[in-house]
Parts: sequence; structure tokens; C-alpha cells
Amino acid sequence: MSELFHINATDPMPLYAQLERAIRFAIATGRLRVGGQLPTVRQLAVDLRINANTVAKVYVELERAGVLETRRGVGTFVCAHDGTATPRSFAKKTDREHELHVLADRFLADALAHGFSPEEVLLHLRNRRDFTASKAADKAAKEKNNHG
Amino acid sequence: MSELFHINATDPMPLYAQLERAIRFAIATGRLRVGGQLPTVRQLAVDLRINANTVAKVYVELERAGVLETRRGVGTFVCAHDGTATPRSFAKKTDREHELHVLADRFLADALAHGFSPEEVLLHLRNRRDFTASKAADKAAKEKNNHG
DNA sequence: GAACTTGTACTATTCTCGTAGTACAATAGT
DNA sequence: ACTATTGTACTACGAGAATAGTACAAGTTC
Repeated sequence: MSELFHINATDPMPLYAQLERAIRFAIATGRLRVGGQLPTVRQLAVDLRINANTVAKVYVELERAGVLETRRGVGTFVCAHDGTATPRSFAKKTDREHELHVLADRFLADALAHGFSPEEVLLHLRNRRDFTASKAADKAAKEKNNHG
Repeated sequence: MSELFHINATDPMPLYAQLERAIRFAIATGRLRVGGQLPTVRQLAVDLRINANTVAKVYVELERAGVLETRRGVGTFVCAHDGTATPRSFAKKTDREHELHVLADRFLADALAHGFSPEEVLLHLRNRRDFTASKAADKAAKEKNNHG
């Protein structure tokens, strides 16, 4: 259970953005179950070695987005309404496709910038079954623990 | 050919980081050839609607990294030494693998946060041929040489 | 009710990012 | 030599990100 999310302080991406992504990802892949409880604001701040305000900001933002639900004195939980389902509405289907294309571009750029070849990337993706983990949450959880 | 790179001002990722990635990506995929000239600092700033200082900063950073080569009064060019080859040295092969795993995680998180299903993402990647564009460019170059 | 936990709301400070503007240095073209 | 182009350097300013610290609100537990 070492760490649910990983945050990289040296990454140019803001910490709050990294954490928000990490949480959404954990939910989508089933590492965080619907109704499950997240670490407390202060605890997560300690674990990730970031400020509690940053964590709180992310929690608030995700609650506003309908992803999380918070109850004072109790904790923060994954909301029943799946926040990843319809975060944006696309005017056309091509817009949606384009959005994904841009995201993939960025990922490729990242990987290439880190010295990975396109073949390497493709091979890695092919060998990763946890992409479809949202359907088989339990399997994903087990395999995730390996690389933890 | 309207725009070589795309930059998103609303993205939490800093502009300079986006541009750096975009340039490395363009080089790695062959859209920018070795020895090819990049837009001038001021011109690119106008095209991307960002400040010239931001562009200059990226150019300097990429030159320091050995990706670009600048000549005053002439322009900025893609350096012969492929800067994407060894940006980092990994202690172990597993470290390298882990790095890629983390990158893939982030990409997935992004895609899922934008409302795409894992299946959708996989399908998109499978249908994209430009993953292997860099190798394809090399092959194309070689074949041209063969043909004389 | 008292103690504790948890989320929330501030203020203040520091740092980075990005912009704006100006000035300078080096090269090419004339 | 003069001019235009290109990269470089610098200051100043504002916005956002992140930190540190404190205080408050709402719930649980005893």
C-alpha cells in the first residue's frame, strides 16, 4: 500500500494538476472504488510531501466536478456519479477524436523526449492489460500492486 | 502546414514545457529534419501567440540539451546529434521500464479524465501509424539513397 | 458536553511562469 | 559601412502555484 498516487515535484506540471490526474486515474482503473474513502487532506499531504492546501484545493475541485464527495469530520469519498463519464460534451464526433489525437501526441512527445522509441512505446502498451482495467477492477488492483 | 506545433494556453502545463515537447516530438517523428531550420524566435512567438521570451527560453534549453543548434543572425537548426537518444541514463533496465510505465499511466489518466474509455484509447493508438513515423522516415531516407 | 478528527477558509510569503519592453551582439545581404 | 535579420540579455510587472501558519466549522466518538 506504499503509495496510492505518485507525484513528481520536478515535473513542470503543477502539483495540483498531477494529483487531480492521479486521483481520476485511480478511480477509473478501480484502484479507488466508488464509495471508497480517500486519504485525509493532511495525511495525503504528508505522504506526497506537498502542502495540505494543495491537496484540499484538488479535493474541492474534484468535488465540484462531481468526482468526489466530502463530509466534514468524516472524510472524502469517491462519488457514485462517475466523474470520468462525461466531463466534456463534444460538438462533433470528430472533435472528440481530435482531442484524443492531441492527447496521444503529447504522450508520444513525452516518451520520445525521455528517450523511448515509438516501437518501445507501442510494445509497452501492448503488454499492458490494465488499460482495460476499468472493466475488471479486481484484476487491475492485483496487477497494480506489483509495480506499486 | 499552417502550424508546426500546437500549444494550448488553457493547459496547466507551462507553455515552455509544451513547446519543448512539441519540438522534440516534431524532430522525433521526422516533421523536423536534422539540419532543418526552425521558425525564428519572434516568428514562432507570433504564430503561437506567446511571448518571444518564452520561445527563446525553449530554444536555449534545447540547445543546452544538444537538440538544437543556434547561429546568431542566421537561425536555429536541428542538431545532428539526436537529442532524444539519451536524455537520461538509467541505472537499470527496470528503471527504464518503470519510467515508461509512469508515462503511460499519466497518458491514461489524461485520457480517462477527458472521458475516453480505455478501449477507445487502445483502438485509437492501434489505428495510428505515426507512432512508427520516425523509423518510417529513416527507411524512406535509406530507400531514397538506394534509388539514387 | 468534551475531545478528536476532518474539511474549509483565511492571510502572508516565496517562487515560477509569462508578458512587455528595451537594448545589445553576431551574421547576411546590399 | 549600412541595414535588416536573428539570437541573446536584461529589467520590471502581474498572475498563478505552492508553502507555512492559524483559525474555524461540522461531524464522530467517548
